[in-house]
Amino acid sequence: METPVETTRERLLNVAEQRFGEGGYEGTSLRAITVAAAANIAAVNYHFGSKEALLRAAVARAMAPVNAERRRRLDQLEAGGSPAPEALIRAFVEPGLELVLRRGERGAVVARFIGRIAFDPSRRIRELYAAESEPIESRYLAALQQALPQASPDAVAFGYVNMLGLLALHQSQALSPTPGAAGPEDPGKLAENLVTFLVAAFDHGLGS
Amino acid sequence: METPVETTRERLLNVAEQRFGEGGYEGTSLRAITVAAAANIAAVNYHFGSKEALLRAAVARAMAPVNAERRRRLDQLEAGGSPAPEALIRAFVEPGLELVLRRGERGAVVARFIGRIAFDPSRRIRELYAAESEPIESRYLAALQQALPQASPDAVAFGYVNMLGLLALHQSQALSPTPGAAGPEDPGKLAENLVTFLVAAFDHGLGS
DNA sequence: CTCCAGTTCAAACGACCGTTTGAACTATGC
DNA sequence: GCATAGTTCAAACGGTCGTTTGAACTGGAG
Repeated sequence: METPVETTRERLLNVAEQRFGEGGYEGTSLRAITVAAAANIAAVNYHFGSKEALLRAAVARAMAPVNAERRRRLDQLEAGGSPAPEALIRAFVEPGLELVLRRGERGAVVARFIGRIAFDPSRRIRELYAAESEPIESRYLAALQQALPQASPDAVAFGYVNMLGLLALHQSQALSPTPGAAGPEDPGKLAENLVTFLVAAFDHGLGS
Repeated sequence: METPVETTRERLLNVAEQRFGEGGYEGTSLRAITVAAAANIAAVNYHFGSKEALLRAAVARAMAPVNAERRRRLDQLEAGGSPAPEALIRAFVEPGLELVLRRGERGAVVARFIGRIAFDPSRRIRELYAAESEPIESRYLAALQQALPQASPDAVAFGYVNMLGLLALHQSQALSPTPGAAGPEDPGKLAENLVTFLVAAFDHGLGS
């Protein structure tokens, strides 16, 4: 194959999702990004317009495949009748952990980036994440409600928020102060543990 | 009572935990804090030494009563034999939500501050939170392990981390993009829902 | 070759950052 | 009264921030 040289724009996006994922939006300067990307500072404003626009582009690029896979699984599940809670939880959690963690080093970077943005201190930035996943959110809520008819809408929403939160938490790797100590070495194990944890909580922990 | 005028030091701590809780550490400037506290910028370095030292003092002051209450409950539980998982979960979650949310406006500010610091993008700042709650962490882990003898140590640690994460998440109010829409109006209700959720996950979701 | 749109570049812009300085104010003990 | 320790103050320090500028380079089209 001919050498697929990364464009400046791609290098900026790659470095941005790595640095933003490590230090957060406010804690990462454009100069740090452009130096690591071997690009000029002005390139950010040329290709994206502003620092926040660069973040927006990085968020969109990182989340697109994850949400596409979620949509695909949800379509498939709904085509086959009424899915069980576990199937829905898998369809949400696994794309966020596996699809992204199985891609080696780069996948882990993307996962951390997504998880970090979802809980950024700034509300405006958190809303970038929320806006990106909003379209399928209502579909998931409706499907979960149907799978858990005994639970109130508030309870279902509570469970969904907890699922989203725990997923982003493990994606961001903000837990385990000693790196590599508390987290399982195998991303697949982590996904399995998290699904089991959430399924139990949904099945028995939403109040009757 | 004679007017309990707040000292400059107290006003700085109060405003700091409010602003740091809203915008995060990097996103909040000392000038914004000192203006809101009606204090001079130099007062921060006079009373605390640096911006990070101010944060450290605010974290210590905010978490002290929460962790003290946790210690007290844990002592009481262990004095009465082998506590059930639910009792341990309550002893951890309720001080973080109720003890702090029942104090009206200021309590909510403290809760958000704690929750935000626990997930700050910067590792050094997250460790301020971790260091503050580390002393009782091992006690909780041991007690949980004893209450759940069928679960592996890794599984117990996994559950503990999830409990800590979900608590901080609800404390920080980072969820529910539409403020006041998704969260229950009654903090007590939230604590009850979260305990139920976690108890179910611990009892049925840690792998046999 | 000329032209030109696309891209990169060094350099500078004003604004804001955390921190420091040294003088001025305050209250208490002598 | 005076001295003194504690506290507050306006002002400035050097540095970094995101952004902008205008010229220089690039490669293909006419």
